[in-house]
Amino acid sequence: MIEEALREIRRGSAEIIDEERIVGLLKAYYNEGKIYTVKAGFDPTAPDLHLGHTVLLQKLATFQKYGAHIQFLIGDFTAQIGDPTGKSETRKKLLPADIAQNAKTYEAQVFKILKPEQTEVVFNSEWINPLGAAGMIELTTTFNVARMLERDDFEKRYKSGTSISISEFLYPLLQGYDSVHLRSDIEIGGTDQKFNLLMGRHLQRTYQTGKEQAVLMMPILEGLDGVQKMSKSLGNYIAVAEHPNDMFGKVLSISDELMWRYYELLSTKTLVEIEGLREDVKAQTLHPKAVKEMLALEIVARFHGEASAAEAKAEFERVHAKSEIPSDIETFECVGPIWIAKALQDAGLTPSTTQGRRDIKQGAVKIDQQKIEDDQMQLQQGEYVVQIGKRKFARLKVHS
RNA sequence: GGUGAGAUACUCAAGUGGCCAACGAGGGCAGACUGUAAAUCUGCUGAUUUUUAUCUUCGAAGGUUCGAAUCCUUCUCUCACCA
Repeated sequence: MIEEALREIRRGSAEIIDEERIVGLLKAYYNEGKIYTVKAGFDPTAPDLHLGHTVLLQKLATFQKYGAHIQFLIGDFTAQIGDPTGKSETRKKLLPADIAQNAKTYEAQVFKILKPEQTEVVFNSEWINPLGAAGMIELTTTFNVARMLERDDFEKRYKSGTSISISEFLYPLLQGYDSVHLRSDIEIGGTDQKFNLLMGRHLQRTYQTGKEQAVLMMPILEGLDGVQKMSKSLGNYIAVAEHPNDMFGKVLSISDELMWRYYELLSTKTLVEIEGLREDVKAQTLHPKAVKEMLALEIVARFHGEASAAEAKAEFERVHAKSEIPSDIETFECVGPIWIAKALQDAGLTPSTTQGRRDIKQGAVKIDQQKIEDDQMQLQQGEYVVQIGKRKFARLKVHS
């Protein structure tokens, strides 16, 4: 049992520090029923979560399966400082109102993955505020600037003369202090959090809490392109709040190779089950597309429920396998007769008429399923379904 | 503060008076092939119904010239070395 737990806990992780401690905690749980705590902190800086963020949540869910009590920490205090991790410049401060709003969004999403009865949501302003100036200063005495500057990002900025705010030094210290206060047994985070996570160990030792948390780091999830990390700014993400149909389509559009990565990091299937799938695909008794569909179904169902997932799948098949028209597409009205390229632009399918004409020349534009070739075509009054490529649709109502 | 180098389209990066809306690569879009996959191949990738044309764009503003991304002046910013 402990073996199995350990394998699932290790699954997908980038690095584990003090694994013996985790083994010890599991033993205590299985032999004496002793509960242990796993902490994970989230910065309520981004208002919308994407699948990359859920990698950690998924790992927490695994821990819950093996008895852990989760300390889901919302860094409402630390968000005011801004995590310097990976940043080449000082982050701008967030307004308290935004932080509160984002924190709410977080809470709403997490219980789609975590069991509420084994989860405690905590806000670090709760104990950091009472710390006061004296407590804060005491905290700063536990570490020194030289070691702080060992951090790659700080070092780079220091050398290049970019500004480092003193408040940024406090960030790792405060994150570490969270572990002291919460008396966490384990903390998990992204690989980019290593410095901050180790700070928790350091401070727990310094404050003589009798604990020294084990640390588990998860890799950063690749985005849809399979190369760069999933992020909103790169546009290669799947947001958890996304429409089921889009979500389903996006999962299906990833490469076969990336699919296994997503299985490893996002699926609740066990390693044994996944290995089974992999072998079936290898033996060609199972089509990779079917496996991808299962993954898409699982992910959509997690955030939108089974029914929506099934619907998304049906819709997907209708539109793509049979190349029919999606059930709900946007309608645009205009006055005709209207030049086709202009209509495409007005409907928002192309950014310019020039682009529209290019698309027509390449045979990408269809009206009512009929490919059109004449880029001078005028649309008379009536109702049409226009389409560019496989994904862009619009319904056009042309009035006289 | 001193000296030197640089700023080109979404990104990287050629171009050093006309052949430049600007080589090439990446990205993106589309077509073929498919499983809306990947890989591969092909086309497109500033705008405008004057489309072998016109207009806007090569850090900013001026200037030289029949003609400038390319030459000159000033300014702004970035980088490297020195102090």
